[in-house]
Amino acid sequence: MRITTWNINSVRIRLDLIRQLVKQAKPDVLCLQETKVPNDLFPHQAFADMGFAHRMVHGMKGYNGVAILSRIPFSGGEPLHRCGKEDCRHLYARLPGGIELHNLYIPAGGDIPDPKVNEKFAHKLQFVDELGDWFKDARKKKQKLVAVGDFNIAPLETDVWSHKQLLDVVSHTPIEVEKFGRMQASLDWVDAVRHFIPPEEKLFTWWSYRNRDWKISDRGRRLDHVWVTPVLKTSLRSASVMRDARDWTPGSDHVPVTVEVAA
DNA sequence: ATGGTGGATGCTCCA
Repeated sequence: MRITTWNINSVRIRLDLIRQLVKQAKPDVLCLQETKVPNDLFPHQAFADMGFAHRMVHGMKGYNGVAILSRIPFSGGEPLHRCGKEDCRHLYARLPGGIELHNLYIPAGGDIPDPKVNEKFAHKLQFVDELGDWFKDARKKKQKLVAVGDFNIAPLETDVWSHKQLLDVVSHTPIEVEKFGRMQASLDWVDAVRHFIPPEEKLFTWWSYRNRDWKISDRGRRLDHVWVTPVLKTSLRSASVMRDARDWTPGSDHVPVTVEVAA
């Protein structure tokens, strides 16, 4: 089973790019974040035409939004709400073989890395805390779980273009990395991408729109992740980051990440 | 230190 995650930054203006992704990566299940569309306006027919007969969407007007599109039948979990908000950031599905797939869009956290003056950063930290607690309380590490999405945190030094220059930049601050680690420890989550691509190697999934030439400056960060619980570790078959997609137009600032799990 | 771009929305917010 091939699972692809992509922060699409508006699903409606990037349907052609999604068709290209589907052609090249051939995902069985596609998880999108930042769909930026309410459920009643989601382009269901386009995804049905691509072969995704099974769809679960959780969106709102203008912001956020997650969707699970699948060739394989699944039974629905429900949208989950965190931090007392209904802001469309967590959706999960139960796939055949007893695998439960979580699609996550963790808050970006604004610009100032201080929860006392920046409530978006406070929200992000609380969200990661809550999510880790929820995994620990509501699920077990012996369950077959996959968690994918835009986590908006780059944990390793090699997950950013300059560790030193990003220590004060939201996404790579020590407090975020620590909370990321605690969330990862909640179920002993395995980083499925680093399972195949060594942690010594620089690896990014996002490049800002604000760099004129993303490829030359290569100031990227690895914000998008795929995790599996320990029972699925031996089922992992491959992982890849579709770096070329950053050049597609009109492109997202994130690129797709695909993991193959024997199932 | 600053501003750079892009999407949705509607005279601005979010990333």
